Amino acid sequence: METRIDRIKKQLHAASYKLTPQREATVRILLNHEEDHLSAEDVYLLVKDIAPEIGLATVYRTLELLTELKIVDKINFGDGVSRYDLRQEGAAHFHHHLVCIECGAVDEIQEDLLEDVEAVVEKRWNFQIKDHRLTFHGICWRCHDRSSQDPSQ
Amino acid sequence: METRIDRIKKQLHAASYKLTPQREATVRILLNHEEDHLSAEDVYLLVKDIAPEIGLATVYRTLELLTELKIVDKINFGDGVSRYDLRQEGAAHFHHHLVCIECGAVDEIQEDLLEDVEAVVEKRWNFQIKDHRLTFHGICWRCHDRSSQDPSQ
DNA sequence: TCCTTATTTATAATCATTCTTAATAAAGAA
DNA sequence: TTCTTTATTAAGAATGATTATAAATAAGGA
Ligand SMILES: [Mn+2]
Ligand SMILES: [Mn+2]
Ligand SMILES: [Zn+2]
Ligand SMILES: [Zn+2]
Repeated sequence: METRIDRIKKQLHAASYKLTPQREATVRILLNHEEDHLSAEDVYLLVKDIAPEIGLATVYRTLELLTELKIVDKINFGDGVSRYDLRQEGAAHFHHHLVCIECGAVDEIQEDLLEDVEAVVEKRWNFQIKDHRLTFHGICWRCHDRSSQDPSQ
Repeated sequence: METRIDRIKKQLHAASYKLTPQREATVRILLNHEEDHLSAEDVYLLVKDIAPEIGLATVYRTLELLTELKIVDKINFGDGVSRYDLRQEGAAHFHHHLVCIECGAVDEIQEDLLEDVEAVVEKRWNFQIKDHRLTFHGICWRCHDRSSQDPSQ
C-alpha cells in the first residue's frame, strides 16, 4: 500500500525536490499532529525528538517548500506566529476554522460551505478565486456548555 | 453636524479614554486612507506629516486601542505585517477582501454574503459567532483584462 | 497649589523569520 | 572510481516588526 509519505515524496520529486531525512522527519511530525495548528517553533521542538541534529532554519525552509507545493497551508490567527496545517488529501479547498475567544481552542470545518458565496463573488466582482481563508471568532460549544452549567453565571 | 471624529471621540470617552492630539492625528490618517490597508509603519510615516513629534510606539498603542474598541480591524494578509482597516460605521460585520495573486491589489467586499453560512455554522457546530475573517485569493478583474488583451499570451 | 493618574517619547529588548557562509550530501560524467 | 556540479543543511548572524521600560509631560481633581 502506498502511504501518505510516499505520495508526498512523489509530489516533491514531481517538482524536482528530494525528500531528505530532515524533510521526511518534518512531514512525519505534521502527519502525527494533523489536528493541531503548529507554529514553526512547535514543529522544530517536536522534530528534534526524532531528528535531534536538525536546525530551525531547515524547518522553516521545509515548511516554506511544503507551502509552495500546497501540501500544507500557512495560516495566521492573529497571534504573532504563522501556523502550518496539512491539507486534506484531494481537498480542492482549504478548510475553515472556528477560533474560540474564551478558551482559545481552534476547531475545523472540513465542509466547503462557500460554493454559493464564491459563485457570487466570481460573477459580481469578476474575480477568479484560487483559494480562500475563512475564520470565525466566537464562543465554542465547550465554553457554551460551561457557562450554562455554571451557577455563578 | 457631528463628524466621524466626534463619534470616535465619544466611543473613546465611553471607555474612559481621551482623544489626545496624537490619537486624533492617527485617526485622521486612517479616515483619509479608508480604501487602503496601512501597516503601523505606513500610518507612522503619514501621521508624521501632520504631527511630526509623534513616536512609533504611540502609533502602535493607538492602533491597538482602536482595535480593542472595534473602531479598526487588524488584518494580516500573510506578508510579515499587520494592517489596520477602519470599520464601516454601524457595520455589524467585518468586510471581506479579494487579494490578487498577480498584482497584489486588495479589493473590498462590503456586502455580508455570509448570513446563510453563519446560520449553518451556529447550528451545526453550536458555535456562537462574534466576528469573521474572509479573504479570497485569486486573479482580479484588472489582471484578467490585461491577460485577455495581451497578444503575447 | 499639590497629588495622582494617564499618556507620550525615546530607546532598549524581544521574538519570529530570513539571510549568509561554510560544510556536507547527492548525482552525473568520465 | 575520481572529478565536478548542484542541492541541501547547520550554525549563527542579521533583519524587521512589535512590545516593554523608564523618564518626562500633560491633565484633572482636591
Ligand atoms: Mn486546520
Ligand atoms: Mn479592507
Ligand atoms: Zn471555548
Ligand atoms: Zn491583479
